[in-house]
Amino acid sequence: MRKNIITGSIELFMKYGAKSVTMNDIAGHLGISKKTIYQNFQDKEEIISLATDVYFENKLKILKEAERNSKNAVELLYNLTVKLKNRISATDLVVINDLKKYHREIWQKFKAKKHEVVFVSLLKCLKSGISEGLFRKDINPEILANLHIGEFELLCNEDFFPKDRYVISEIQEQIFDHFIHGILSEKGFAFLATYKQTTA
Amino acid sequence: MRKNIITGSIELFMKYGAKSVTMNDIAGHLGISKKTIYQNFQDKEEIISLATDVYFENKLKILKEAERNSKNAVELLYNLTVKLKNRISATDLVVINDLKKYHREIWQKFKAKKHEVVFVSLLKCLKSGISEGLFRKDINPEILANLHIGEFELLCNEDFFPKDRYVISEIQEQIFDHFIHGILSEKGFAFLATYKQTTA
DNA sequence: TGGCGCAAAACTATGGAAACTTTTTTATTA
DNA sequence: TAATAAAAAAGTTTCCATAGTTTTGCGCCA
Repeated sequence: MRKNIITGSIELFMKYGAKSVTMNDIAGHLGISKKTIYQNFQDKEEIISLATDVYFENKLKILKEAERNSKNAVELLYNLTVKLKNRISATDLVVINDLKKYHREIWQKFKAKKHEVVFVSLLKCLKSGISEGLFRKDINPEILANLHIGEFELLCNEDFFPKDRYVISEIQEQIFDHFIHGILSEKGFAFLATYKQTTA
Repeated sequence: MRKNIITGSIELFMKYGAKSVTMNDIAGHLGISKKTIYQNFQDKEEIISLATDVYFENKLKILKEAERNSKNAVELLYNLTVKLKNRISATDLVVINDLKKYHREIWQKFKAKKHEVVFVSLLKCLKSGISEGLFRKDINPEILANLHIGEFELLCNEDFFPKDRYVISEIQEQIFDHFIHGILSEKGFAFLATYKQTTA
C-alpha cells in the first residue's frame, strides 16, 4: 500500500510538481481516502521525500544499466547521453525546481546523493577512457566530471536557458555533443564515427 | 523553519547585499509568505543580525579547520593565508560593507550587461568560426555561448570546485581546453596545432 | 448481528497570497 | 536646502486553500 501511494504520488508529482499536488489529489488519483494515506505516512513531506528517493533509485538503475551495457568509455558516455536524454524532460525540470524552492532539505539530500553517484561514475568512465586511449591524456578527469555535472545544473537554470526560448532536448544534445567532442582523442574520434555508423 | 529562512536570506544577501534585499525577495526566494517570516522573526533587522552571525560562524569554522589540519605554525600560517585569500571575494565585500540600495541595481545592470556583452561577443566568435570552417557546423552557437558563460559561474561555485581542493588556474585551463576542443572541426584542429606551434 | 476496514465528508488549524496600513526612501520643485 | 509628493518597502491583516484530524456511513465477513 505504501509503495502504491508513493508510485501514484510520483505520477502526479511528475505532471504537476509536488507543491501543486494536494493530498486530496493523491487520494482521488488512487481511489483511497486521505485517512488511509495518513495511516501509512506521517505527512506530505515524508511522501515527497520517499518519492524523491524512488525517483533517484530509478535514475541510478538507468545509470547502472548503461554501465553494464557498455564495452568501453565512449560507448558508456554515449549510452549515458542517449539514455539520459530520453529521461530528463521538461517535467523533470518542474519537479527539480519545485524541490529546490519548497523542499530545500529534500533537494539538498537528493542533490548530494546524485552528485556523489554521478561523479564516481563519470570519473571512472573518464579514467578508463584515458586508459583505452579514446580520451585525451591531458584532460583532468575530476575537473571534467564536476564540470559535466555542473552543466546539468545550468540546464535547469532559467538565467541561462529560459524555457520559452530553448528546447530542453536541444540543450541536452548540444551539451553532450560538446562534452564528448571536448575529451575525445584522435583515436576516439575515429571510434565514435565508426560506432555511430554501426548503431544508427 | 527559522534556520531555513536564515539560510535563504544569506544566499540573497551574498548576492545583493543585505539592505538591497526586500522582505518580498526573501519570501519569494523561499516560496513562503511575509506573514510566515514575521511569525518567526521580529523584523528585518533581526534577520540581518542572525544571518551575519551564521555567516561569520561559518568563516570561523573554516579557520578552525585550517588550524586542525596544520602540523606546525608555518603550515598553519600558510593554510590560513590560502583559505582566507580564497574565501574573500567581491560578494563578501558587498555583504561586509553593506552598500546602499542602488548597488543592487548597478550590480544587476552590470551582471546583465556583462552577460549580454560576453554573450554577444561569444556568439559572434562562434558564428564566424563556423563560417570559416574552423568550428563544427552542427554546433548551436547560442546554446554554447550560454553554456560557456555558465561554466565560469560553475568555476566560482564551491559546490563543484572547492577552492581548497582545486586550483582556479587549473580549472580555467581545463574548461577552456575542453570548450575549444568541443567545438573545433577537423580543419580547426589542424589550424590550432599550427597556431600553437607558431606562438609556442 | 457485531466487528472491522475503508471512503467520504466534515472539521480544525495553519500558511500563502493578496490587500492593506504605516514607515522610509527617493525624486521633484521652489 | 527644505518641503512635498510619490514610490518603495516594512510590517500587518484578511480571506481562502490545503494539510492533517475526526466523524459518519457503508460494505463485507464470520
